[in-house]
Amino acid sequence: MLIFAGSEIKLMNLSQKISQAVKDAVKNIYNAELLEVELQPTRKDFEGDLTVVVFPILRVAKGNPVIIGEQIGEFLKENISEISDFNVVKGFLNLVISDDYYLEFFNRIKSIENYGHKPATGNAVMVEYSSPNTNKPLHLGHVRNNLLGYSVAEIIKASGKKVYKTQIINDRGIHICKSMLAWKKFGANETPESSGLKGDKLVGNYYVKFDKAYKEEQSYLVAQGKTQEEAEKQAPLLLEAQDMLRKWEAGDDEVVSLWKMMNGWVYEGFEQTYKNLGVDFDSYYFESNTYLLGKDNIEEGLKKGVFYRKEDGSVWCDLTEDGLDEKIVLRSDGTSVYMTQDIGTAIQRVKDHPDVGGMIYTVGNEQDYHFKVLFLILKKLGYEWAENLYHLSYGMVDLPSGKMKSREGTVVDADDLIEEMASTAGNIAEELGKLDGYSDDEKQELYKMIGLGALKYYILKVDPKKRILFNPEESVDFQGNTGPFIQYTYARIQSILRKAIDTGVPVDVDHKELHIKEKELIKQIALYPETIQLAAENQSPALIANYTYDLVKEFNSFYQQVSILGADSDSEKSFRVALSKKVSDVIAAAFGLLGIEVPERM
RNA sequence: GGUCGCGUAGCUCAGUUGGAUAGAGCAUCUGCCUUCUAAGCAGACGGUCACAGGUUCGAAUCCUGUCGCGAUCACCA
Repeated sequence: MLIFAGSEIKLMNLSQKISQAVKDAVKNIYNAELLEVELQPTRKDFEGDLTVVVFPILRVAKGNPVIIGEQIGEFLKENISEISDFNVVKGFLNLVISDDYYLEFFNRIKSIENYGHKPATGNAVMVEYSSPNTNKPLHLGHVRNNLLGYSVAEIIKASGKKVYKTQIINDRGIHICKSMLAWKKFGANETPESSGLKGDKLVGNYYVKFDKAYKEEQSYLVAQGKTQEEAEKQAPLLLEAQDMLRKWEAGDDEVVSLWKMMNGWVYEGFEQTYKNLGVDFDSYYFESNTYLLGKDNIEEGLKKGVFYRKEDGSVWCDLTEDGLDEKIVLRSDGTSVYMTQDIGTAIQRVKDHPDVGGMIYTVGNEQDYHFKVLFLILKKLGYEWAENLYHLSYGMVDLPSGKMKSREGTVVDADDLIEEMASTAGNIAEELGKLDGYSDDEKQELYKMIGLGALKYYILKVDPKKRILFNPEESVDFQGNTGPFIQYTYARIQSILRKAIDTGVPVDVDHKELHIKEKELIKQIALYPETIQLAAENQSPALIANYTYDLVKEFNSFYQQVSILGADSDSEKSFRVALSKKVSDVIAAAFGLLGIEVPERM
């Protein structure tokens, strides 16, 4: 059974209480009506916890901001018991909140297990991510996609919504025919078993082989006097691949069974990578099943007048009134395009999951326009849930050499990357040598946890919409604002908690006064629930990452300044252990939202 | 060319609805392990928030323009 916190409500209550009191003060002292109160956390360099900005008040109460601040401060101190003191700097009224308030808050939330996480209410949200092609292995770009999608799904879940994770696998089309053809021609029946290669890697190799042979054919044709463009279109290998695609669409037994076999290899490989990455899905949609969907919806839209048919038979949607162009939704030969399929798939998904009230598509920002159009069309078709469609648009991951190109072999392979991170983590750990008593297996598992933590944090701490420059040479840091730093702090706290249990710590001893660092920690803990809501609204794991980093920095500073187990009194010791425990709980929960595990030791 | 996004310290990034002296990490330098894990802490150095105007008591944040980088503008996906 889950118990949930009312912390943000309580804090909000205080904020609201103060806001109301400021309005009352303005009314009492200046006989003026103040509509909005500007309340913000006090900056670190000043004394206080909450700050009322006086400037906006000058609009209704003319006068010197410092004097007005003083007067309002007096009023607040007298009328609100939680305010123990105040000071005015320029136009800023800094309020000091009493230790009692924070202690009471902490006592209330300290044993709440899912503190900050809310139970699901209302409609469900479907989050689509990953969505790979089946002709090549996953690379760093997919890694960002997977980490983002998974994390955003977890964050939304924690914010109080049911979530379905899904993907659409692009398992049909010319790209996979290219790999199939190359395997048929040059493969000599090579299989994952015979070669020892991961299935997706094996298929990817043939995609590269196809491209190589195709380029050779082009050069030959150009030497024969063709233009490059002609050569690209007329190369026998391409014609053969296109022929294969036609056969696939016609249901040709041989082609279909080859397709099934090779895709099967790829899925096994993908599953392994997903498992390594620690991501999962509730459902899978396959393009081979959905690519014909959508045509009926087009017919429907034609009747409604959302679409119109041109003389050649092609069907379009006129979006010029919305500032966009005309968009084709059905070819003149009646076949569907990408857009048709996406319309159909969206509708199908809601049919399959009737409680879904909105969807999030985790797709790179190169498809911004596509999704703008898709969402608009679905709205025009009149679906209620179309109001709640979001494109989680993220920036590309570039290398110092520029874009990653799988055909040119300039990609950073996902599996290799994970392995490298783990081995780097291992090297560092060996050097530090703190793992006495761990078996080799335990060590390997830990290295992987740390390596992945470094990688995931590195990618997720950046605002999704920004592009990432990834330098494989410099690798990813393990110090400072990093995943391992946060994991390390968690492990440190666990060590303290183990010792606390061994030595015995008094529980529930009344504690009265707060060290400044303790207060700062409680304030940071109090921010967790609203941070989740903010991250969910903005679909940004970066907000969770930054929050956790701030919490951890605060804790390490506390750890350095005061002794926890060596505290002077029982009440201090008990309180500090409980506080440390809560910090580590929040670290673990927050990292859980990022898909990062935390270690007992490191 | 049209549209969209981005531009903050040498590098990688934060910066809530406009609010105080723009913050972290890395790198460089200085201190701190006989006391709970030094993957740590404390500090120094480092900025014309791309540029120019405008709105405002107040702008990195909002508006306009310029420059730079990227994406996109297919009967491809």
